[in-house]
Amino acid sequence: MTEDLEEAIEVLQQLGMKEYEARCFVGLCRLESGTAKRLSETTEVPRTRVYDAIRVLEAQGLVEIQHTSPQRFRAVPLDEATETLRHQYEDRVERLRDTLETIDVTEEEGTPVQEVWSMSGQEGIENRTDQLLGEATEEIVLVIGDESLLTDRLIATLNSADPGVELVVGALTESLETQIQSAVPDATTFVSGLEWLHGEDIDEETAIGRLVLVDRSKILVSTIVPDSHVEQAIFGEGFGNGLVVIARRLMSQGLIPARDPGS
Amino acid sequence: MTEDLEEAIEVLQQLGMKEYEARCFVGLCRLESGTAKRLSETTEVPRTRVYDAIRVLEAQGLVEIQHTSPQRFRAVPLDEATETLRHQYEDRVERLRDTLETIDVTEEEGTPVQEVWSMSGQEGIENRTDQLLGEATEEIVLVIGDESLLTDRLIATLNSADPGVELVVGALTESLETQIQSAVPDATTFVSGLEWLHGEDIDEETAIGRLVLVDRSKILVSTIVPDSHVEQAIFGEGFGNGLVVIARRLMSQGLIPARDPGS
DNA sequence: GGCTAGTGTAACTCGGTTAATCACAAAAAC
DNA sequence: GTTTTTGTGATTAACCGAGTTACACTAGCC
Repeated sequence: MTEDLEEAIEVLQQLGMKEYEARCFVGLCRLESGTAKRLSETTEVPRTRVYDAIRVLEAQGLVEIQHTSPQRFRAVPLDEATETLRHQYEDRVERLRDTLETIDVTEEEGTPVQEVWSMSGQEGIENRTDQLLGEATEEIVLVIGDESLLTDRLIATLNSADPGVELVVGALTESLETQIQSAVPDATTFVSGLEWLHGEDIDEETAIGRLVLVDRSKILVSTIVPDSHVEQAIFGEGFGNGLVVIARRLMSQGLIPARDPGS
Repeated sequence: MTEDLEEAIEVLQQLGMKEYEARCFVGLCRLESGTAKRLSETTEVPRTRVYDAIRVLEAQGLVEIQHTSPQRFRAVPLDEATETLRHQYEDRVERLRDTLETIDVTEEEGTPVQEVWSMSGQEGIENRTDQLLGEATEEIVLVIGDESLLTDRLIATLNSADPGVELVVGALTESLETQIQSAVPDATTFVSGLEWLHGEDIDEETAIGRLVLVDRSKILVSTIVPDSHVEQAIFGEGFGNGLVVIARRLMSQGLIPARDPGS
């Protein structure tokens, strides 16, 4: 109950509100309409500061004020509120894109050949995976180590791949393989021989997340830290890249059963 | 040039980044790849703090790290970045919606009959206008006082109104009326007799924004503060509402040429 | 090896913002 | 006319982020 309220307050703060503003807004959402006194009682916000908070919310179109005495406040309907917030952020992201688009690349500096990059965060890694798969022209080898990574988005991307691209998808478990087989009928599926990447052998705290190999020249490997559930990835590009070389070697040993390039 | 950069930095901060994070990200966007030293030079961020900022960005999937010595950083492609940010906010708004949906209304307390609410902010007022227009069952009277308010969204809403609803749209100028006439063919348009609401007569600092009257029982009037360009609105509901009564009186005096209810 | 410049971490200071409290005038309620 | 409630403004305290410094460590270079 109350924890739901706290949850909402927290999210609102992530969206940029101050604590008092968030508390007041949530308070109003369950009050239909109220005075500063009442709000103060239900939200733990000092009465004298309710007014400031409300004014800010009003300026954003999230709260309405009735200028009587005492003043009454009420929250805009939830649909309107979410719509307003959404717009606000759409606009900002759009503005960002526009300005950054015009200045991109002011560049120089030679880059080393052996590039291995790392990134974390499920969101970003999924984006990158998506992009990689879209770039494939010949072959996609994909191993999925955690059920949670088989998202609708991933499935959609796989199914929209160029039919000329060889699709090989592995899973760590049979049940996952079955799921994949039915979700992506064009794919050749298998149960990975990569169990050694999982659990005690290497690092008891780390589980394989995904392994993406595109056209044998770009690779992304991610792991998932079990308790924090944080996904971390490393990413390499280029035929001569060390990481990529290792991946090819794995294939040649049959751990990743990829097709012959000539086929 | 540099002001574009500042713009981008500002927007990123509005999206929740700290100053250093924003500066570093923008710096990387025009650098293809760089070390802490170089970043520090181009972004004015103290070198020793670049690392912290980058780590945060990396955790969000906006930056990649090459763990060499010295480390190299690079920004994710712009498309990926905006996609990530967008998702982040979609998720938050969605979570907010979900939690608030479950707790809405914990209510009591009688509300006075004469309700007049006020709100500000173009965004929120536009949402409210939209909703009001959607609720119409008989008649919509709309007066638009500023060209900037004739948005695509408003036009779309007007055109999607139930054909049984009488649509009367006024404008403060003839040129605006012409625009409306062509954008919303079903509407009866006119040039408003409300010039007295504009300029010196009432308040030299205030210009009429929009006037929305739905089914003769709900009204919204907004004004635009000329220099700050802030829109403020008052909003009343109920047939007996004082504000609504005034609006009806205006109509009866021919200032708002509405049709006879029986027609 | 030993030296120097450069790299990465961690601690600390300072300043501004925000949460929280208080004082007070104006307005309602009784 | 007295007392409570209401709204504004100022003040204090706690916190967080910007900016700085100290230092251990690495990598190249005599």
